[in-house]
Amino acid sequence: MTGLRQRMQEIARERFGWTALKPGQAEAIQAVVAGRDVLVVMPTGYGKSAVYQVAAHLLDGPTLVISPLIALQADQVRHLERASGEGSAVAVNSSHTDRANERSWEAVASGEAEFVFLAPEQLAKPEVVDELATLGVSLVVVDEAHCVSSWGHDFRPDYLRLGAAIEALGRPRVVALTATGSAPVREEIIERLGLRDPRVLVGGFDRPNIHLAVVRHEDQAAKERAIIETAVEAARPALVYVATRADTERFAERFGEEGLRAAFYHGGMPARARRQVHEAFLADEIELVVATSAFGMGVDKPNVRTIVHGDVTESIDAYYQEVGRGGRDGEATAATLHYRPEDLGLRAFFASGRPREDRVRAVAAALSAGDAPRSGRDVAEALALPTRAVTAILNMLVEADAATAVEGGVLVLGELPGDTALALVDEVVERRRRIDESRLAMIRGYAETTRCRRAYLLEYFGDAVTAPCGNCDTCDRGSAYESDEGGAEGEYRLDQAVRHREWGDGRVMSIEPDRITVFFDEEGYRVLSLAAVREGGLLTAS
DNA sequence: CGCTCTCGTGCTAACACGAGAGCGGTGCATTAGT
Repeated sequence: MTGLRQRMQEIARERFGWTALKPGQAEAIQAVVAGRDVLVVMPTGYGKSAVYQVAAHLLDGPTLVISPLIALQADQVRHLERASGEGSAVAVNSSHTDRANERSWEAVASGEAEFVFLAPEQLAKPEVVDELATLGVSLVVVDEAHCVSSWGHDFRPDYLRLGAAIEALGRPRVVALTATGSAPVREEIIERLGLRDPRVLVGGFDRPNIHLAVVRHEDQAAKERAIIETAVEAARPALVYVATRADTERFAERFGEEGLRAAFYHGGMPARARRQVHEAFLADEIELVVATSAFGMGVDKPNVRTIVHGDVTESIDAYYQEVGRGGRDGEATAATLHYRPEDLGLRAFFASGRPREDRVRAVAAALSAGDAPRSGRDVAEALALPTRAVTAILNMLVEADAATAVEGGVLVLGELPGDTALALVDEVVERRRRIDESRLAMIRGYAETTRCRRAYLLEYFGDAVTAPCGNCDTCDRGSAYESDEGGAEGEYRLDQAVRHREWGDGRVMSIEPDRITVFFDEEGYRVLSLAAVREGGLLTAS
């Protein structure tokens, strides 16, 4: 073991110039080299990438890295080429010509390239999976693994097929990396990727240098004035998150009138303009960016002093990730959420998504016709429907246990009449809707709590918190100290498996003096009054 | 779900008001056409 530790440190030092590996990193690398699957949940900037970069050099065979954004892949390739030499990493995607992509595959085959970066959509192509299978991939890395949970369901359905693709590669060891993730998100990552008894390393959720605050508003105009005031007075560089593209442009213009060097950023802009804003922000040429959630992954800037939210996010997971882009240098930073209960409506709208009835029937009919596995692409082509829509339906049928994902596509188990398929899909949609709604209820709870905000957040992520933090608005006002004593510890504990008479199996997520929060597999987050629980005997340990 | 915009109504006309429609995020890959 000491031999391995030494080799790890040597590689870290010689190739990447790191003087020492941190505790979590070393453990994760050891587990990977020993052949285990690993899930690493650590903040950006902690050095998650070191885990696979060092491990890759200790294993024979190329390393496949699944990465969600082409722009991010380009950054990672550049970074690796600086450490391990030009040509040591390649990315295959639609931003390159066919010829360039062919050359990249040749570089992997010849051993010149150790790392190949792909988006999940690439793995939906059988020829890509075949190519990888012949190359003898020794390690699969899923970067930004929370995307499996947040994007997989209908936005980028190929995320949910990664487990089957990994299986088709002969099941090499897998490392999943993410900077965020409540316990249910972690469980979903493990399940969807098919990780086998993974080593789970979690570290460093608390960001004590970030001051947390929520300002509640009754009307839209007052909220807008407050957003502008907060950002104008705040320390910069600053990030202002809003929900819509139009708002990014509107606010950026207002900040310009206030004399700030401000820019807007959203997914509808041309790639070149996005890159320019991103680079100018990193170089401190722009002091304030107003953005939708598109501005995020790949933004690694140490000195962001202020994060303002003009609208609530869809979940606490998303909120904390955006807040976490501030204060990476450890210096004092402020995060303020401007909250109106009405804003939850927009998020609820974004969450909904039900496939069209005729498409579900068409897909079911196509599947019943044959017994060979069918891929989303095949079925989509045969029915002249969008591949994304078909893949989303297939994923739902798998989730409903009416089908199973295998190499080459999806296999239907037994007969699948249109009515049955429709009912199953409806059930899945309803379950997802309940869970999305409950996630929204948790961010509402954060906005409306009188307890310590940090305690609320950290408990959501599964950390037991003993005292108010002293660096949030409820602590400043004192309300955090009033309600934070006593509690139901002893009766229930965090992460305990419980069973509810009506809602089935769940896990205890937080414990307060008069209530507990449980995440139920079928219902999502539910807050239960302890008095009612005791009186009705609603919960039993399971 | 909630905001904003448009249009019709009322009926002396001008403007005020209500109903209804439309819109809202995240990115991969692929393809048609300059």
